[in-house]
Amino acid sequence: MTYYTFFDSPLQPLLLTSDGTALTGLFMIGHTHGPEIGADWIRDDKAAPFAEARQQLAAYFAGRLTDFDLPTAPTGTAFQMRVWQELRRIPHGQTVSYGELARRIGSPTACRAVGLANGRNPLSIVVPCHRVIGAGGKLTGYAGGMARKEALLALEGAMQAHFDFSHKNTL
Amino acid sequence: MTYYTFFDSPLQPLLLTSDGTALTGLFMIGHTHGPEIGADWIRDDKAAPFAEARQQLAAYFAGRLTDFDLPTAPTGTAFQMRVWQELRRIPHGQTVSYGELARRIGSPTACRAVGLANGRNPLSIVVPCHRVIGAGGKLTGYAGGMARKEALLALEGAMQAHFDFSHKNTL
DNA sequence: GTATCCGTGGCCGAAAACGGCGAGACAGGG
DNA sequence: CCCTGTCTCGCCGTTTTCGGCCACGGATAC
Repeated sequence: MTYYTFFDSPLQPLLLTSDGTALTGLFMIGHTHGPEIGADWIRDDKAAPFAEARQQLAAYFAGRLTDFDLPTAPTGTAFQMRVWQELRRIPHGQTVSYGELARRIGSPTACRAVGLANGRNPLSIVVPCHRVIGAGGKLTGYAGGMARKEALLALEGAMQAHFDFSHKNTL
Repeated sequence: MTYYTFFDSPLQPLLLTSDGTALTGLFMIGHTHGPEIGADWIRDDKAAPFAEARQQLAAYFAGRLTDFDLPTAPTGTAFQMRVWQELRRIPHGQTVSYGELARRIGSPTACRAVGLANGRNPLSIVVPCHRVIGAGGKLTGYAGGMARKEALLALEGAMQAHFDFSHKNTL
């Protein structure tokens, strides 16, 4: 059974889904490849682990939390799981290129496939796919929209570094 | 988790699989589309419902049992489930044509698809796919081999009828 | 620098191939 | 004539194959 609720964030409402125990999805308004709310889904603002998720999300947006600690249960292909698992090892405030991530999971030439898997990440923010950017420093894309990716990186203080870097290069 | 065991039958050993509660598979040696014994499978001769299955199979081969009564849990597509369910309604000792079965499930022109679904039946003997024969009376095929299909029908006394019919025609 | 052009790997949807059929048409053999 | 055996063709769910799609990155050309 799938339960869902909404969380009001600075990036507009977020859709959270759960299997009753662990978080299975976190999507934004207009999320590419986002799910349709199924007829058999149940709206339940109090299902586990929504309370915990709310608390941590609030702390995250307030800049007081850098690492999520939630029961999660994303589903995907073996390759996608490898990518998503590696994503969680990127620290708050840091960025990595698609190619580098591909290398880290042992498929050095699969940078493009990594981008694809990144786009299918069902747990936005919690699994920080927004911390992956092009090798040239461009943000390149985000399922929740480029503006939100930029906002998240700014919140984490990663954009600052990027801007500094750009300036240094253009000077 | 998948548990499995073997049962020594007159048709050579049978492979039985279970999910710990219900019977999920019953395959023969050389079964087309039969499963490989997975590395994560557990050999457990005493898992449920193997004891019950053994008893009923023994009685069946001894001619003392005509209807199986076991917890079963086959998995397949919606269409396959419809076919397999209908198969169980064919009485011991009787035969039906593929086309007739197609008609019974409400897809009168899907006789060929029925044959396909028949071949994928994971519960040989218990779900009596061997009772389906060609409209012309030919046995046409069996995942466990034609010889075994013939043997099963003979055991049930269905072959006798077929032979009688043939003789009448040739006399 | 910046613009273009490929090689790349996994995923997905479309299309084609594949059977455990059956009815009809036809050719032979009693 | 009656019956059989063969052949052809339409049938339909499933499986497999194939071609395109991309949140890339390096090489090349200005």
